[in-house]
Amino acid sequence: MSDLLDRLRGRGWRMTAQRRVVAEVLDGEHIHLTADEVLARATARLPEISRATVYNTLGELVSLGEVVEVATDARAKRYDPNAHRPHQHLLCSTCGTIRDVHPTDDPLSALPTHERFGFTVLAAEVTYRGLCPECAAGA
Amino acid sequence: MSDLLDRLRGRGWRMTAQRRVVAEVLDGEHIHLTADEVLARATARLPEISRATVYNTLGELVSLGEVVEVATDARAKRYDPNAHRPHQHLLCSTCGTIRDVHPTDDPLSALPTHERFGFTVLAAEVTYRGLCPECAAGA
DNA sequence: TTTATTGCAAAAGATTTGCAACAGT
DNA sequence: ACTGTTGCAAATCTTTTGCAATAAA
Repeated sequence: MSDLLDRLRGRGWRMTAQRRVVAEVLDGEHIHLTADEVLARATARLPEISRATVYNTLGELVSLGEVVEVATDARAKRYDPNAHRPHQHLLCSTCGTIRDVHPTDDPLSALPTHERFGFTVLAAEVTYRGLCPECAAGA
Repeated sequence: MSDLLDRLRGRGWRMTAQRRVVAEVLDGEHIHLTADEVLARATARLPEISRATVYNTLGELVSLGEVVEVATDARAKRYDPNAHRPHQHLLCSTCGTIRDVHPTDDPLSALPTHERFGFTVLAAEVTYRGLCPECAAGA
């Protein structure tokens, strides 16, 4: 069930235990982990993995376009393994939970040419902010 | 010409030289500065201002809803003084320039109820990514 | 064997904090 | 005067880097 690993092997990515574990951690749960959370989960499987390697590997997956960096208001970036399927994010302002969503309209089409200031616009990224059911209930 | 300062005074915000200078710096240019850039500009006007005070003040303006924090991929957050007028951002992937834009459709309406996962969705924030004319030209 | 990857530890960058001195109201 | 704000310096958190040891191909 590891699409990501297969794709990486197919691209001739040099495989090591550390890289495999990082890829597995990301691919396993479709949530958006911070580097620190990836390290924690990776360490559970491979105790000798180092923080620097986690950062190296995440950076590489981002360069390869297999993982997307998500900047939120919190200090740490989150890593989204769902780079192959276009989607947007729904973010809870209170607890920071992120869910993937798929809006009906293409946001790119909502930005008229005369508003593009000569930019070559490549992508649009939407973050919906609000309260998840638990936080809204005052959990 | 300082809307922001007037609004703050109107809200009974305790005014100090430091706070005034930070508000003036933000209000003056409608670009999106980092805390460090705000400090530099503030220092030019008031040499004895400290970094901590700039952070304190920015944090307060954010709490008051007068300034919006913008998280980009870069490490440092940027501060957007244009909180009163709804708008979205156009970001250059290469040099980090940000411009305010006003798309034609309300992005909120593009997220159907069945995709909201029970969230109370309060706002939608769109970042258009691309290359500004200079970076596209290979400047 | 060859070359890229790893781990360590230190460095760097951004932001926060504790606390005594200080300045608005 | 009272209370909130400031400056300083140290602390914290996240991420990056240099380099020798190591492991994949």
